[in-house]
Amino acid sequence: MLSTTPVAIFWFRRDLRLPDNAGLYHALKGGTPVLPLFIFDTDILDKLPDTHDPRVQFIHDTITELARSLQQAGSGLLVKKGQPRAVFADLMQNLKIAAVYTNHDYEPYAEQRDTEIRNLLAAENISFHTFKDQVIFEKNEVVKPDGKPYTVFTPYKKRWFLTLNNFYVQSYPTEQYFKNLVGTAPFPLPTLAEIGFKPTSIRFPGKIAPEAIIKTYDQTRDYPAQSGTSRLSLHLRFGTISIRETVRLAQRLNSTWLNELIWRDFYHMILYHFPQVAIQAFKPAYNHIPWRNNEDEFAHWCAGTTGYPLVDAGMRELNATGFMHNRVRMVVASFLCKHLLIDWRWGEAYFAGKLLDYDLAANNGGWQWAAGSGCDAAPYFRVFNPSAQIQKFDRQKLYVQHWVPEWESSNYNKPLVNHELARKRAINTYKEALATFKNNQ
DNA sequence: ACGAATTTATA
DNA sequence: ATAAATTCG
Repeated sequence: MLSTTPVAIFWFRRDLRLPDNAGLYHALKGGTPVLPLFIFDTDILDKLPDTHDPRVQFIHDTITELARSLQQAGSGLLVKKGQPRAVFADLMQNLKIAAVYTNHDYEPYAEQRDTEIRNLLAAENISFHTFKDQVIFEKNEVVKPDGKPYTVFTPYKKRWFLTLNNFYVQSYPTEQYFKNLVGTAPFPLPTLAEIGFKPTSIRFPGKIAPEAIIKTYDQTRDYPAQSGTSRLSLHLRFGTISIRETVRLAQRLNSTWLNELIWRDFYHMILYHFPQVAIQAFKPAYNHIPWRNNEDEFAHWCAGTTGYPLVDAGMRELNATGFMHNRVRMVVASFLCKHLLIDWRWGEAYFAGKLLDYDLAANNGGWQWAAGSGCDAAPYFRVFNPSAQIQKFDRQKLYVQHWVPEWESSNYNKPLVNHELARKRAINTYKEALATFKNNQ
């Protein structure tokens, strides 16, 4: 039956929800019955080294839930595995596709993938409709008066607020149009094993942030031993919550937290306009830092055995849970780049492999900030002192004690490097590299 | 074109 | 007190 009725496909990617989904809303209003689709993209999955990757399990759990919700609406979720090009080529053979709808994804791989799909569809005169959904403002919606993108956060934020009105944070009421979904019996779902992955014991944070936590976010966010952050990053990453709903919550409850969401918009905008940041320093001079890149020291950093309790606590939290408190992310990142003089891209890649909430735009922005190489980065001579950070943000050592219980005992590692020497080495190395770069210009 | 301003710090 | 380069209006 599906093969003869024209359908419009809605393609889920990092927007794994039915409510307040911009692309889905437009698909449902498009006049053709909508067939929801999810693809386990082997171009992405084949690069994941660990078959226990909890993020694949999260996606699998989530699409199982999506399929159930769609079934309740009399429809279903078509789930495929393969390269998107091949999947669409196959669907075009077997279905009468009138149009394909999806939401924007700004990562370089995604941009390229979507261009290919657009061309593939265009060859058969199938339209490809794409929408902003992941962010409040995208691309050129918030730019300087001369039309160029901002590269500094504060003026960007000012313009962001000037541009904002209620329209941009309103929900898309998809549920009013579920009758426009394709009527179908449920489709079979592949198991996690059939996708090639195994379950993990990691627990995922819920998608409801208690109002009390958001309300006091500005006072508690810096203390890693407290539950002072929203823990919504995973859900923003996969679109299991809507950014518009999140921003409305922030407007109501806490402006500091709203700032963080604007940082998210900012880094997505930066990645869109400057895709080279994914592989290079935003500031060219910083491509010439002579990194030491000592592999043994890197291994200690990864394992959380540097002898610096806060650094080790953070890395152990990451390894055990797929999460790290943001304050500690800054500390471990600064330590890797400055104290150990290891290329920020090594750290970025390690985070990419471990963080449940891994997002290219935000992770890259954070690492380049710590390394000093990014737009609006911390100055290179600002070297976090891991001990002073404990005094400021974990004075009672609750966080450190939890993750590094042996930190006071004689079993604990000697510091991998001396703080004062490493600090001076970092500042001198940066200073010289930047001076050399300047002289060669 | 010049002056003001600049995420999370350290000594 | 300090570091300091760059952006933006």
